[in-house]
Amino acid sequence: MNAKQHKPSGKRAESKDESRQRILAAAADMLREEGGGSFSVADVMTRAGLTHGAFYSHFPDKDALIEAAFRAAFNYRESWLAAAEGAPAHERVPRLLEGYLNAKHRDRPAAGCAFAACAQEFAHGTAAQRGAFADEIETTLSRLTALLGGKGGNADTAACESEVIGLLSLCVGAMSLARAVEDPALSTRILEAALNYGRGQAA
Amino acid sequence: MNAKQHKPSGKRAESKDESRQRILAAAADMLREEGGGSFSVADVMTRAGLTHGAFYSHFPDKDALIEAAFRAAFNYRESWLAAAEGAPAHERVPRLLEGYLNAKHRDRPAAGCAFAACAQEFAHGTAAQRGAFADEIETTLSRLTALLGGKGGNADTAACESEVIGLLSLCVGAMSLARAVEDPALSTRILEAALNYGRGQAA
DNA sequence: AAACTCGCATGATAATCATCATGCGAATGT
DNA sequence: ACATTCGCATGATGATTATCATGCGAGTTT
Repeated sequence: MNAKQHKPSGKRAESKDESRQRILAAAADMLREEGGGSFSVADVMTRAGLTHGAFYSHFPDKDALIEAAFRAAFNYRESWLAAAEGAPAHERVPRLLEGYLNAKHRDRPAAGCAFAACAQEFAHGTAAQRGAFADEIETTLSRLTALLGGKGGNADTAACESEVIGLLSLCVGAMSLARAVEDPALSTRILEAALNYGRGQAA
Repeated sequence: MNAKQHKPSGKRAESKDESRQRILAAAADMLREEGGGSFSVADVMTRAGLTHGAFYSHFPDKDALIEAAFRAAFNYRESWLAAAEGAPAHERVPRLLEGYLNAKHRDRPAAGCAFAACAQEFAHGTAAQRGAFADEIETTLSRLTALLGGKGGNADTAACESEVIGLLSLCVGAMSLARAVEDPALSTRILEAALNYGRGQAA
């Protein structure tokens, strides 16, 4: 307890926090666009309007940035769910499928689902990253469950879990395949067929 | 047409071909285990029992290796399909789901499905890599179609396409999520729920 | 306004790699 | 046997990049 710790306050703290947000936003975009292995710390900093040296006063290392950026990359989920909330119960699954399995989502990964962009990379990630992934999955499943079957019937629980997890898996898988394929026609076929498949799986 | 091109033959060619196969096998394993961005050319060569310098007499560059290794990584598909072929028609979908969505497959990616291991990385890959991905998808879809609905009814075609693509998407998505998640219990829940979901989607 | 903080830029450092250049030695052809 | 070819090893080279060290200048405190 030698020196008093001056907490940053006023314009300086505000500015640092804004910088951090810009770094996170840039990283969240790049993570989904290119994958965490492909961008450099310097790239992210440049995109955030700073230089590379400032990075380590915001994050301990690149792995931590990737984790934080992943957690910050769920703006898509919010709008996805919101669009379905407005619909009557039986319309919600189709709404979710359509909101996910479309060409716009496929073509703008930086604004899209972080699961579909990061799952395979996070499989080899740090424990913290994998923990973040699990956290976000849990959150997403809870939200979907509340949206689709949330009344809480006991016997329903298992069926609802299957539906919710199946729906998410289907979406993530189809999007991953659609993005990996060179042929645009095949890519579209994948999205449309998965959409159909998901519709057939009515609760 | 100045110098006559001596085609390699005899023990030497045989040996080079064996080397190439070892390189491919090593790369196919590492590609699925770690992802193409994570291993180095030297790593692959060492695993193949050679040194890094020999690499460029086998492949023009690392991207070409990744493409070739991906194409060589479909041994899993063969046994997966074979296990379902032996079953009566109505048992085949469950057989496929069980053969894919299980813990053994999750835990040994090097022996598993290349789509689930590579899709997201190939989304940012070279055109040749993405072409290879599309080729393998087409092949897989054909095989699945033949296995599940192959009689060729006209009206069936669309329904069968949905089923086949939906099945593959569901499998790939669930496996990707199950591998990315740190919590083993959640991982198992994902596999089992997706299995259930897929079973519910009877043709 | 002098003293002090702290965010950020500039400039190393060191490691990792993909890729290339060179040379040996075994297998091949004459 | 001799000359040749070719697979492979050894040893650069240059680029990229994560991370650290230092210093300045704007904001903050007294």
